[in-house]
Amino acid sequence: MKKVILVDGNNLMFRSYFATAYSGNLMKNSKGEATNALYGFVTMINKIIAEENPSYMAVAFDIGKNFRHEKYASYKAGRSETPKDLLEQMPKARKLLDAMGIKHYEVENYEADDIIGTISKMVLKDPEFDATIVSSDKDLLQLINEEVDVKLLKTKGFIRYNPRTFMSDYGIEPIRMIDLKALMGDPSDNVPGVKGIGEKTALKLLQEYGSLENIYANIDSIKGSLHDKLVNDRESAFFSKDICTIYLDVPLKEDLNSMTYNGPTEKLEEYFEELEFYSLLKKLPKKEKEYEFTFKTLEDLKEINKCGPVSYYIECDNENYHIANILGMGLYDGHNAFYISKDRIKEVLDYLKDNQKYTYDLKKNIVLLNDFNTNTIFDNMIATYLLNYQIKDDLAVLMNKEDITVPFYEEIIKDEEKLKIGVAQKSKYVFDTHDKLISNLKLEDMYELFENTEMPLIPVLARMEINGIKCDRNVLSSLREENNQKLDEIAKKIYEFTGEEFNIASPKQLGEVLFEHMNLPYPHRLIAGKSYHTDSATLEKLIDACPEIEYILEYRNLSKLNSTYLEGLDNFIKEDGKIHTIYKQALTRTGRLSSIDPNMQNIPTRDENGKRVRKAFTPEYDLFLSADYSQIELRVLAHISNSKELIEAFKNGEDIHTQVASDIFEIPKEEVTKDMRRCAKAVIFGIVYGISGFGLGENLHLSPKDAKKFIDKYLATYPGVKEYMDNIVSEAKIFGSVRTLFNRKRIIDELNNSNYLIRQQGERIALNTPIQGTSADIIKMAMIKINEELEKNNFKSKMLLQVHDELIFDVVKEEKEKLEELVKQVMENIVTLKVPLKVSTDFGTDWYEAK
DNA sequence: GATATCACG
DNA sequence: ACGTACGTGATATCA
Repeated sequence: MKKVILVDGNNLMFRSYFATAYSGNLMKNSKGEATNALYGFVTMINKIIAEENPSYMAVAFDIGKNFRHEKYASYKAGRSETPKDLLEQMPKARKLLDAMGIKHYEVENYEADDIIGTISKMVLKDPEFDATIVSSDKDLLQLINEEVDVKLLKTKGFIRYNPRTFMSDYGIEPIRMIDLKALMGDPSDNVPGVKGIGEKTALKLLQEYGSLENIYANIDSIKGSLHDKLVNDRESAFFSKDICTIYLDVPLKEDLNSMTYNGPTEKLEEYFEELEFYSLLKKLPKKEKEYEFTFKTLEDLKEINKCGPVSYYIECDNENYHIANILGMGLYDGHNAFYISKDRIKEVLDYLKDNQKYTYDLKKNIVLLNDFNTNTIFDNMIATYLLNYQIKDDLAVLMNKEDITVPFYEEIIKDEEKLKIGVAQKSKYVFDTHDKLISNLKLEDMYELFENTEMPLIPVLARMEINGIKCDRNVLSSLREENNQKLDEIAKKIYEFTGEEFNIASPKQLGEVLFEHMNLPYPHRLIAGKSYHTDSATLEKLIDACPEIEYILEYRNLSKLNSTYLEGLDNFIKEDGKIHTIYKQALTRTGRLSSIDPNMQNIPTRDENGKRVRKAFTPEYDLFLSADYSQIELRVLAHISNSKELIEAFKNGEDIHTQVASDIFEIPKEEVTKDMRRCAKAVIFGIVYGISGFGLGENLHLSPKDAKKFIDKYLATYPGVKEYMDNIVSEAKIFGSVRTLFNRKRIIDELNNSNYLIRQQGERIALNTPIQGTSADIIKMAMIKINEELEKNNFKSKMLLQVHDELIFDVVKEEKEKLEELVKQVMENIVTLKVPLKVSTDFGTDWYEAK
């Protein structure tokens, strides 16, 4: 038996367009052409091929208007215009299919449905063939018969309908799908149907009378308002039936045997490259690619031109450079590109020690070489980051986007020839882009930030990473033991009260147990096709109805602690008994650092039990010093909003939250209760994030209305803040970007998104980024200065960690007071704002104690 | 690989 | 009527 897969091309394109169009920015290639629908289209087609393994396949498309439009002026009227971004992708879908070796058809005056219908009629006549139709459009279900089934795509997965499964779901024959739509109508196609009849009633009628014609033949046996509705819209019903009937005799020249599918053609690779579908490209069966680039493997040092700056690029064999081995280096001297084998790198760098150098990811290179004196003055990664490029770890991604063919990391690590070309070519790229990037930084007023903050920060971070922090395995494992015992007990209690054993860590299973088996009231709106939320905020709402829910919360809490921290951290302890994190300096959109492998910026502290993890971290010398900015973001807000009232509040108030509570509740500070303070604190935080009444309400367990009152009161009390919020948003809309106090720029594409929710998110980003980003700038500057002072004054004590507004030091006890004073002094005075910066410090013999 | 959850500032 | 607080990273589950 031969099987042909029939795909509704328009349907697939629409689906994949809208699946991603709402989620954020449209996927585009570097020419600015939208490619999101095409990407999804290919993914879906690939999935169909993988699942069905077809030898025959055809994709049908609509083309312009069709006979239905001629016949009925109102057909598909009122349907909103197909987005231009999508329309432009339609012809490319045809081209893609050609390259993929898949036949596709479009026939003037007919819709894709009609073409599919016509082919399925051929299938029915041909005893050799079967067909499967793929679409998410229920209209096609009318084509189901013994030879033809439909794979109906859903948001998640699909349902396969044949005559029997259709009958058991709908209780009518597939061909009655037409009658069904004739009765219930379809607003999206402007099919009127019978007013007041929906799916339920329509199905009941068809189950009883079989067909539309038969319903009207027996119209007198139908009573009441239903009778009247049917009579009133009789004409509309038959009209609808006609319009919904798929035409089965489209003049199509091809026969079934011409719809063969034999896999992709050679052109596909080229076309994927044009569309910049690199991830799809990787999945294609490999054809060896020619990389042409002229370089030389260095023999004699004298071959290198020493007269000017040089650039280098080092490749290593692991993404975590702390445990990686160097594979080789590329060098470009302004004239020639060289490959330098790993054994000669030191020699070459030594030979070039007086030359200024450029590279990509300097911090990585410092760590790999364990050399702080490379005289590297330019980091391409940092420059492109500041200029809002979309960067990846692998420089090859950016280069290929700029039409420079260079092997990707995955190819480089397993092929020495590619390694040589790759590093040589990358080193030249770094050199070639230097002037342009520097001049762009200057044009964008970010050269200062680059030169005086980001570049000098690199070796400071490298020191912290290389130094690492001691972590005691025994502390971790004894806590783990303790937790494991508790987890066993709690699991038993959970199985007891739910009455069944299941995987508590599976949100899907947990949701079913709670909301289906136990019938607890689900506190959210049920969204079809989506699973239940079982996050802690949701579960807490159930505690009144079922106090044992506490066990689940505790189970979650402990298993998180075990997997992420007690076990997770242990895996990162190196032979020296220390953990060496990696700070990503070119990742966040606000200018903050992030920390990975492991993340040292999210070690538990809010939860008392979780906080005990910190006992495992101990100083190499005598003590830890923790120094943290108190309310730095609010102070920054006070400064950049220039809000008189907020500035005043900071100057007066010992405790800003109490101060604000007293202002918004209009009572003396002495009368502020804990609850009021908590409330004020939540309002203040919310403001910084671009709050809504709803959001604050959720947070404070208040009604959105009451929460809104607090916000309004706050903004009335602090009009300067309100003014800032309005100003920064309109400024962002004009420029498409916002800046921090130190000129760090963030481009906010979200403000131009066609989706309202995303534009709103853009406004919140505009509001928050200058605040979060300025705070990040400040602590970066402080770190550089502190490091300078530590070196200048020969401190033995070291800076170990940064956690956004907090620095952790390993302290020699003799230096205790001097260090505390230095750190506090530098942090508080690194910049002068309209409000004072305040730093609080604490010492401890482990990280738990120091805070 | 995507999604849900939860840890931090 | 809609959906609803910024910025991160790690883990387990499941398709």
